[in-house]
Amino acid sequence: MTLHLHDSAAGAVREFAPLVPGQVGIYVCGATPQGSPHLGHVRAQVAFDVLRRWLLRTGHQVTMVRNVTDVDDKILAKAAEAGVPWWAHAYRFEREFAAAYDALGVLPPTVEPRATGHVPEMVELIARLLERGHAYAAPDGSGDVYFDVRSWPSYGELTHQSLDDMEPAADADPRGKRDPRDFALWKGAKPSEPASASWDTPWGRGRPGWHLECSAMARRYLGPRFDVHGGGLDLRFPHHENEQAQSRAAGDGFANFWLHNHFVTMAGEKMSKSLGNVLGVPHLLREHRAVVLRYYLVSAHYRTALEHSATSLVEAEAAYSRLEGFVRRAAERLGEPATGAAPEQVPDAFAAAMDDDLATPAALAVLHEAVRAGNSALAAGEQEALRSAYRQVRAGLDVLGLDPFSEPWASQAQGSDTARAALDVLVRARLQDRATARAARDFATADAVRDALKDAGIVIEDTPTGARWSLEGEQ
RNA sequence: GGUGGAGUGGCCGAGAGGUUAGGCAGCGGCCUGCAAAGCCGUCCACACGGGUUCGAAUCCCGUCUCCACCUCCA
Repeated sequence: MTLHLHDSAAGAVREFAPLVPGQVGIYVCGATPQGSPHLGHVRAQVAFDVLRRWLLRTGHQVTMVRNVTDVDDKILAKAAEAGVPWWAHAYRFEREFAAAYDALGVLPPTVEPRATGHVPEMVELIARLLERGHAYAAPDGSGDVYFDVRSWPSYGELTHQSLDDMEPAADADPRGKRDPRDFALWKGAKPSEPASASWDTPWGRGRPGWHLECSAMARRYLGPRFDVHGGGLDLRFPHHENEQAQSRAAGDGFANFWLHNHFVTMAGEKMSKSLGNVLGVPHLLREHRAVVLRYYLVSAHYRTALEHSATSLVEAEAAYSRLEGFVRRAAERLGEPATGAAPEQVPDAFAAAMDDDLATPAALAVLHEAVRAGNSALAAGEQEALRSAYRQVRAGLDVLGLDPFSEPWASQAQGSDTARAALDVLVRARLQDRATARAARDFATADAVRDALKDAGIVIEDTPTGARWSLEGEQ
């Protein structure tokens, strides 16, 4: 089987084939840094990171473009509220988003372009649209330039809507639109807005409309036609619909596949600021390991809503610890180092699941089954079966970005090597005392050692090959 | 009004005509000096009402409920 992906435009799962064999261009909508990232934001990036990792593992070269929309209405509004320059506000949160993505093990994009750095590309795109008769400068002198939806018969094709059935946009300020559904390509500067938030164009000073930057930047880095455009389900309309309309109307083929991830929900409802049910990533990372957050996000299919409750992450911790614990115990038994590149050969069933529109829940089920077999092999002392399970599990986890021996998790788990080594000497001495006591059937002393270590956050497990220790919450 | 999606065991979450999804929690057992970890077993559900079928969570009809987008949104 080859990779099949659900294409929102087609409304169906299609066989995926790169436009250029072996090379895949992906554009993912990144942050509009107006505030802190929440779990939903990172869900999207983790989902497309898994796609990227699977493509890499199956021999593709991937160009991953993730934009930062660093100027928009909300950024200007929030910055004004906070009394800081809009660019300082945007950059502050851009860094928070980057930190959240890094923490969750999302591979850095190939390039991360900012809207503000691509005004010339936008101007060029607007010029093409004007030339082709799909855009017009507002006649009211506002400096706005609009996309003319009536001039583009396929408008609505991405979301399968017809213009006439859409609710007329309750736009507070139509500012000279021909049709209420026309959207701004360029927004003329307003006196109330900072001068630093506008750029010169042939149509006057102003700033980008919301959708324009993605079309301009996708073309700049991926060309007029590219493989995959991804983003959250809520971006389908109007954002993605408008991107596609303006790019195609300008003569670009644009995205071959549209992928949309579903939301993280709480009590069935989308996590969103307006509902006040957001879980901030920085906050969550104080309570849970990042790798557990990632496991949790990968445990549901990217196209279904992921319900979050108070126990979700506790359960994810238990589930991930089972996988991680096996990998560590197996490595110890096999004499494998706790670092280094993961094996590449994933189980066939795992590959089949991934090829089936990135069916991560099924893929994880394969790994859990391999862990069970591996644990049995561990107990039975079957080296070859153990080695096989170990390799399968690590290879699979690596595709999901969850291999405990790969970065960023490997170095996090180990802490400082020198401190760890020192601790190891001390703990081993205590374990030796315990072993002596146990041999003498002095269980009171033996248990006292274990309890003392436990109080210090060091967990002792007896195995057929002797006691092993680990730090709490790390397996 | 338009478009799309969902209701699965205590919880999360797959599946999409017959075969164990998987995980978490619970319970019983094995292992262990006791633990921990692990293994085995158990619980074994598909919103509701009809229908098709030898057989339906999966197909059809109807009903109810919920969610998302159409305004900013991952």
